[in-house]
Amino acid sequence: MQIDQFTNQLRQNGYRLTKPRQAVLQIMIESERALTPAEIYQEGSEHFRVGLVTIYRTLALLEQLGIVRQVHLHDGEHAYVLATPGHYHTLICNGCGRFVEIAGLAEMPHLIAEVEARTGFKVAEHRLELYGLCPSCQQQAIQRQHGASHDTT
Amino acid sequence: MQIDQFTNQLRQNGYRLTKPRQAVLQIMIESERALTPAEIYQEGSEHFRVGLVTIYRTLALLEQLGIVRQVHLHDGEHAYVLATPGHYHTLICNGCGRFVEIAGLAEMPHLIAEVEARTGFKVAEHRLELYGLCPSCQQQAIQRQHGASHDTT
DNA sequence: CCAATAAATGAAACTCTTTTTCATTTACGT
DNA sequence: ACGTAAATGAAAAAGAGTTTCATTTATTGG
Repeated sequence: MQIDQFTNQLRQNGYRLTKPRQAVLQIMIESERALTPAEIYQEGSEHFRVGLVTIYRTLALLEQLGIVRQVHLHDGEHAYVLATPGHYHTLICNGCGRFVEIAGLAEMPHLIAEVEARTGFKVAEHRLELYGLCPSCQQQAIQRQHGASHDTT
Repeated sequence: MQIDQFTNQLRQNGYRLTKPRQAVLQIMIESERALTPAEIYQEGSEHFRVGLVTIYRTLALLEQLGIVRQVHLHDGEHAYVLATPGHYHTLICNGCGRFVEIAGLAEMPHLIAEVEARTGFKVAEHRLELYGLCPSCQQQAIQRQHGASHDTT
């Protein structure tokens, strides 16, 4: 994943290329997971001085430019992922928070067509979020069952 | 929609049948829309003295009993709807905010099976939210195009 | 390279939703 | 009706996100 394409996009839209913006982009690019503003703030703070407000503002800007996408976590908190154009299907691991963008769900257009036919709605946009356990967290769940049957926490 | 089936469910699970609980149930039953705790609080306050905390606690209890379901609004706020067992698909009108619960999406199990096969995830739960315009708001949008072409707001 | 300046930042204060604490009230079996 | 545990309401606190404003910084032109 190239940071240059995103920094160019900023410049072309008349925005300045600042240290916080570069840092947020870099962190998002390197992340395997959806990150909350607080997590990005923590990560960024380890390398240079930055305010949480700036993280929020930067994420809002990047979302507006279509570079990142907001996802809703269970408690209503927001997290952000790099936007994969056209893919609004997210698979989120309840164990470790890792996410996968799912491409090419062939059934989706049929499903939407059926809903439109049945309800008369005109569907403009959809969000599909699937929650479950990733392969590695499934393993850990099994191991925990065996080794810690006395632990009732 | 009968309130008795829900009050019975409370009693059968060892919970007391209090005025706030009855009121929240009644408000949920009568509502055409997803309601936020604040909205339920406001509605309830018009009829008797109740604390917002109690609304939160009652909704948490009703959700745990499977009587209501939490939906995430765009700004991260939570709203609640009466649970339609097994239906976690919501169709929301961008125009008027009305929602429809969609039953029997036959494609969904296939879709989930495909995702599991492709990713190795075990999907426990899903949320499908479709956004668009309901028939009546589509009409209004068309009328606005005709009658107000000079209005650039 | 340096100065001017408009954009961007950080700190603090604030708003709003949700949770916790705890003393008071209420539902319900006896 | 009484006693008791459950439930409630008020207040305070916790947490996410936003607003304000003085300071800093990226960029443009000399």
